[in-house]
Amino acid sequence: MAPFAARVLMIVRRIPPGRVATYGDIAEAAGHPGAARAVGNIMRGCSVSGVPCHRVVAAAGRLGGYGGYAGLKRDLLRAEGVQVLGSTIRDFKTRRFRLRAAPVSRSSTPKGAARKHKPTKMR
DNA sequence: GCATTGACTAGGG
DNA sequence: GCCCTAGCCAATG
Repeated sequence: MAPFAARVLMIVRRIPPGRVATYGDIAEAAGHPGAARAVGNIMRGCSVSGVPCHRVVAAAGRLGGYGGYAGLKRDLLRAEGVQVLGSTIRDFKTRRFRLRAAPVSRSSTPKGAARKHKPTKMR
C-alpha cells in the first residue's frame, strides 16, 4: 500500500467519536496538501479496515459521499452526537478534529500536557 | 507509462 | 446559501 494511503488511514483512525475531519485536512496531515481528492479515492477502498471512514466529511461541513450510502453515513454521525441538517453538519467548526501533521517524534507530551481550556491559537 | 476516474475544493453565478 | 465549472492529486485500468 502506498505510504500516503497508510498515513491517511492512520490519521482517520485517530479521529475520536463525535468528531469529524475534512478530506483536505487529512491530506495536509498526511503530507500532501491539496490531495483531498486522492484521500477520497483511498477512502472508497477502506470500507472495512477498522477505520471510521464515516467521520471523514467534505469541506464546509458537508457530508461528502459514502459509496452510495451517504444516508447511512449521516445516521452514523448523528448517532455519535453530531447534529446533521440535510447534508450539512451543524457546528462543524467545533466538531472538526484538529489533526496532527505527523507523529515524527512524540517523546511524552513535554509541556502541552497540563494545558487548560486555552489552546493559545485556534486555526 | 499514459489516460481515465473519483467519498474533493475553491471560486463564480 | 445552493448549483455549476475548473483545477489538482493519487489510485487504477
